[in-house]
Amino acid sequence: MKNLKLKSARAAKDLSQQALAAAVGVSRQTINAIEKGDYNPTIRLCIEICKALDKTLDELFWEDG
Amino acid sequence: MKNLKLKSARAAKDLSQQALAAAVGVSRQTINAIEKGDYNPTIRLCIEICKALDKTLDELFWEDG
DNA sequence: ACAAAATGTAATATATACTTGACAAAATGT
DNA sequence: ACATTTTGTCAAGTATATATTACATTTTGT
Repeated sequence: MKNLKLKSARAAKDLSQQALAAAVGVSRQTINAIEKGDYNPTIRLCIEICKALDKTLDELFWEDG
Repeated sequence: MKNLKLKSARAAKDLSQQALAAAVGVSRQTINAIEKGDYNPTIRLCIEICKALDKTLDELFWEDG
């Protein structure tokens, strides 16, 4: 399923997928696929994304329900 | 680095690595390697582990510092 | 309307998460 | 002391996260 919390946190920082990708050291397609819900990132990448967006794991990656 | 928070949360539930592995549907060696810090699990596996141990991502997988 | 940037989405390739099977060492129970 | 469970670890295989390149569509700015 889509990760809209991530998409929205990224928008709140006014970062493009490209810019976030560069900030955390992965490709733009990887960020795109994570937002789209296409795959299942590693925890270390999730932590890097959280740091770049000033969020925690629970805020961006915990499932609701 | 070792994940002692995971090891301790597992101990608090009195589960062996084997039992936790079965509860979350991975091999025992995978749990062992995660506790040992040998690799970088996927977020979905982390979430399953958290659910099995009644913890959140921030409690078990967020880095201190 | 146009240009530029941002996003969606393929195909092929590589690194690594995870499996299975196996064995030894350490811990636990009786 | 012994048996059983738990943990550590290795080697070889499979599945998938991520990279790279490329192109089409959508969005944004002027």
